[in-house]
Amino acid sequence: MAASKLARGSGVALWRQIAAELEAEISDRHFPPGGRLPTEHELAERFGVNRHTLRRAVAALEEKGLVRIEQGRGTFVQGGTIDYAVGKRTRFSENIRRQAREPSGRLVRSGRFAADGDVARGLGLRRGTQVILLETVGMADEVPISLGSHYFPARRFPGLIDAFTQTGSISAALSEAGVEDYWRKSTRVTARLPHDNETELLEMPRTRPLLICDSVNVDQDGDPIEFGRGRFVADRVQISLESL
Amino acid sequence: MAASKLARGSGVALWRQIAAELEAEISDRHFPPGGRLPTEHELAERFGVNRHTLRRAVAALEEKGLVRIEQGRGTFVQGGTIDYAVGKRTRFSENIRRQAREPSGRLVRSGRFAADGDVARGLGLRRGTQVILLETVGMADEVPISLGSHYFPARRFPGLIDAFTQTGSISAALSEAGVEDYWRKSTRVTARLPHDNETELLEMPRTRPLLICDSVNVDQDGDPIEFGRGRFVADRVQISLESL
DNA sequence: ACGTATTTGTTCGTATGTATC
DNA sequence: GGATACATACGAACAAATACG
Repeated sequence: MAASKLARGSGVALWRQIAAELEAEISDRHFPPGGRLPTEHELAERFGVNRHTLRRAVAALEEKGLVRIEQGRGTFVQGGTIDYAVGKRTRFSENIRRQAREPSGRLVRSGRFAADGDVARGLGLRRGTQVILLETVGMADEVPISLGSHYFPARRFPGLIDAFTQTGSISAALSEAGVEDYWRKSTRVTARLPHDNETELLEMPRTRPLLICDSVNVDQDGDPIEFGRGRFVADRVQISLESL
Repeated sequence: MAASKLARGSGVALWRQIAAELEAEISDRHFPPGGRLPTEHELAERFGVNRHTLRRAVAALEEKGLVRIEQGRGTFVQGGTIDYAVGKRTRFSENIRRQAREPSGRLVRSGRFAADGDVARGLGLRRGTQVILLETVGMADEVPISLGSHYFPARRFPGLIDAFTQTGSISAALSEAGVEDYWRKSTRVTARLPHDNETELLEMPRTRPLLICDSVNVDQDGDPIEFGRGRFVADRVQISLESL
């Protein structure tokens, strides 16, 4: 790896360049999660800068929550990203627990709306048809992972919001409405930068990308019962499509 | 075009009326997908409002995903994005042609390297084992879509680079090496911002995210023959996992 | 490598209308 | 009516990213 990607006097402070490079290497898993970074001395030598300069870069990474600094021990790459398995049957809690993390969630919005573009298309409804929205933030070990918007045909699930607030679970609420089982019909993945309200709810920097995962769930008869749009903090989760 | 469709003091905020008008014109293809909207200054003048008011309208369109705003460049109509279908058998050219676009590609790098982290893990090799790398830029209608790094075990495919430069196709090159068919065993999707060389090769802004798609392909016996890392420009493509 | 023009992004301040208590 | 909060709209200036010669 070239040690001298640094552009001195380029208008970008050296520590910013170093921080960006280190961040990229962490994101690349060149420095794996949980692992220790080289010592400050080693890194300073590699980049050809003073240790003060390097410390400024690492401090920036710590502020972003990418690394954890322990005096006398070293600098460690923060929390392994979650491997979120998307399959025919995808449940948030199971997924998080499989990663040996503690799942939790909270409802941030709910209500009845008129379906438009993607929602109407996903559920196979005409634009303007009423749908129920449940919007939740999913967390692992109290760290926000995802913001999920779940849309259901209002005609078929009139009491869904109450059922959800009582059970705290979407699958349980659907079960009360007579849907024993359901599975994923299609999945579409994109990426974009977060909006302001998303950065707040997900406690993330404005500069880091989101992974958007749209899905349609159908019941036993193949009728669409849910259109879901999950927004995952790309730095904290990766989506895995193992053996669908 | 009527400049004064705006009804001031009608109970509907000006910015909402402007957003609706612009949305109609986008849907009309008056502003075609991929094209640039007039500047904020021009639009503000056309509607006879302050730039703030216009910006509020355009922000609403961005939130809906109809346009994409790039500082210093302009506002671009979103859409015409490629739906890249990932399945058991995923071939770039077929995928692009299915979208009624003309696929092309070029080799940007190739060589022999020692496998490290993800590559070694994906191919089930020990770290340090030699692998062949083929790195290509994939384009649709001459617009760069993806940057793909394809790693193969060097021991099994010693002449792969020559075969590829002759045929220009990975599947054809593998076929020459005796691999009749192969399919995808696993897929992992993440997102991050691009590195500098990626922005150059993909002709994209530094501020827009990449969709990273890691995959492992296996042959008839289930042996890994390729580890691939595709980097897709998130604004130009979405990944679809229909009916795996 | 550098300056200039263009375009979007941000932050002041000010004023007005509307809904609520 | 009065007080308050909030969304809307306008104006000016500057910051930041980009494009171009």
